[in-house]
Amino acid sequence: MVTLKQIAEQLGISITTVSKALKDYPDVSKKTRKLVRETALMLNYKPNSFAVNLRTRESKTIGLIIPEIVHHFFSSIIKGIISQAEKKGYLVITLQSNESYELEKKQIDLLLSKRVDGILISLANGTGDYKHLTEIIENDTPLVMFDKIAKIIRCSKVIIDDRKAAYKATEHLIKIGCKKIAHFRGPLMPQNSIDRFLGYKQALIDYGLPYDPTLVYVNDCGDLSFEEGKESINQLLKDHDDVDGIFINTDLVAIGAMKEIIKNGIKVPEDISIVGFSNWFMSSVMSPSLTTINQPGFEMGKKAFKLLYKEIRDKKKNKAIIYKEVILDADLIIRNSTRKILI
Amino acid sequence: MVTLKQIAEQLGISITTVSKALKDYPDVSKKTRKLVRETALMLNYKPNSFAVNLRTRESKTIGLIIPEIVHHFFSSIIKGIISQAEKKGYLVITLQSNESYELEKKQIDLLLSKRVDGILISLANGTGDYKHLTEIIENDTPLVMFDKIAKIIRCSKVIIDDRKAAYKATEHLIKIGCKKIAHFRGPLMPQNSIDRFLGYKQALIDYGLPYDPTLVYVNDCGDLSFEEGKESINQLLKDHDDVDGIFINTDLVAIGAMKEIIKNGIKVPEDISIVGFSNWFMSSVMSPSLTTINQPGFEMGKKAFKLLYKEIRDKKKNKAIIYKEVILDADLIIRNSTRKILI
DNA sequence: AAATAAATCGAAAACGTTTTCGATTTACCA
DNA sequence: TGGTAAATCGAAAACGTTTTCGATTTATTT
Repeated sequence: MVTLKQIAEQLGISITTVSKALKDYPDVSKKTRKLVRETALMLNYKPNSFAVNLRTRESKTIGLIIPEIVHHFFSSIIKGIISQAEKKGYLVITLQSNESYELEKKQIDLLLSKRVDGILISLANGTGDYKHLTEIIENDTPLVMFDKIAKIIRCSKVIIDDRKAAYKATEHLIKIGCKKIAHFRGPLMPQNSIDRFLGYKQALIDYGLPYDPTLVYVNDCGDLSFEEGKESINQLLKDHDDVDGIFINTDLVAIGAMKEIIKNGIKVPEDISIVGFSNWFMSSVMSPSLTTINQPGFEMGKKAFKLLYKEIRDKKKNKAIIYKEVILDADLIIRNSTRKILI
Repeated sequence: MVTLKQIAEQLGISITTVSKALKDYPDVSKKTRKLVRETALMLNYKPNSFAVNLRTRESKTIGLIIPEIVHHFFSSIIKGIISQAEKKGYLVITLQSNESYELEKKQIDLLLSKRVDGILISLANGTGDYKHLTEIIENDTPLVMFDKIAKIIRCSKVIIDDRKAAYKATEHLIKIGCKKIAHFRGPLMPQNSIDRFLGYKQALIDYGLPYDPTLVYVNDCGDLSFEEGKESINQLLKDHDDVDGIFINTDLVAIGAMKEIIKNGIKVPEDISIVGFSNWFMSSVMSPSLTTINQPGFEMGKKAFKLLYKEIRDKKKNKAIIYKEVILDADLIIRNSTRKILI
């Protein structure tokens, strides 16, 4: 591997001059600059990034922790982050917390000890205490949280307006004439499913429909989502046989539910209208195709990196960092699982 | 940030001893070892990995280049790689080539200049020449290719036996009584779709069915796969209205095709049986659910990292590196898009 | 008590870069 | 021609670690 020293020796000049020449310092003559550049190219010189890192105290690398990689929404986010990072010359180290708080903690330690320039994180469902997050901040490492966040932590955040989106979904059901709308919600813990539930409730209230807690069913939304949807639907039909609309926390549960409804001889959307959440690709391909909420994963990833990038730059310039909270809108995509006609 | 020097000063001993104590060198007394460890813990010492990298000439980081992140198969591979790498103390820098040869080239340069300890790559469809790959090898950086590989390059490889899998798929169609079996293949370029085609052809020949080139249709299998499936099916039905089985290169095309067939009033699997490829999650959820080939992405990722890891270790020990080619089996998953009864 | 062996420690170089600051050379002007 | 300003260069320190090898101390043996 060729070094500055070798170039210097070959040309009979100092290492300093070679280094400066390659970075276009004005205090080295155009002639030597050209000469150095040419021999560097000839010898196929590549700066040793280990040395550069040590000297400049930065690695042009950021860490990314995500609960689960194999998931359309999250992999879209990863793609958004990587695409944007690449533009700015940053590389991304991805880790998967597997929805485990313990792993998340270890991984943060790992990233800090690797001295990444910043960290992007979406919290595991099980994450209750935030010591590991404050450690990042105390470490003076820029941090941006996205999607699954901890509101208490002082850092920039990118989230989707789950509440508003859920409101839109429920509102849609109301506007097409549903009178008794159930909700399949996610686990009690992460803010997202709480917000979606709140949006659902708010829409009912705003439109003068009664809120009935027995119409709300809780699912884990884990690997067994599809089966959960079926179970919940059977329970719901037993409890309330006059339900005519369901807003479901996530597409996969919704699809399981829809299949089961149809299997029971009930018609979608004629008898029961269904709205999902997430816009999984398959939702557009089902029959009937699923009305759902589209989460802009790619944009979220891009935005999250942009915020982090700004913080990294500001930190370098010793500027005060201003924490921002970006809220992205999620659109309702109307398909065939909800009635088209206003009754 | 606390350094070895600070610990040394605090204890009135040399940096050397501190360094050795932390790595349990036998030539420092148990007493000082304990002392050093304790104060290191107290001061929350974290070794500066930039310095370690420079000194040891390794970063405990590998690079991963993949054509497309948002894809069930590939994200499973990523997950497999990351999970295995983490076990061995390696971090993974992921890049997406976007199926572009130019990007792929740039990204390899980037990874080499970052001095990753090894590179894992699945080739872009457009990649025709392999200079950038030989550059990796000349650079003496361990390299393992997976799924979309270049056979000519001398390095370890992990692939799926596409040909065998395609053979199984076609064989299945034959065994349930299909007499005229069409094939929707992928682009002409990557080896995978060629192999799948060859498997299809071989099965026909082995079972005494005529191979008819006009029964083979080519698709891009890109973003528009779903629509492509519809188009190809309409063409096929026009050309050969007596077709009774189709083996399709990828699930998404298969689903598009299946929907269109059903729309045309033809029954699946009674009139036409369909086998896909990839086992996308949605394939199990469709109705009828899709018979398909399951590609073991997670295992492929794990295996690819294991091979790379071994090469990295062997290189460190100056052992000769033996290139391995691992071929993983892909299983046929029989569902409802193919007839159950042997005719 | 002297001689030897074993245990324990530290000085110093090296990894390859960046950057400060002083030194030297060249150009310019009166 | 002398003097000043501008242009050009390089020595050296620093980043924080690892490791070699020699030095010193302690323990062991006769």
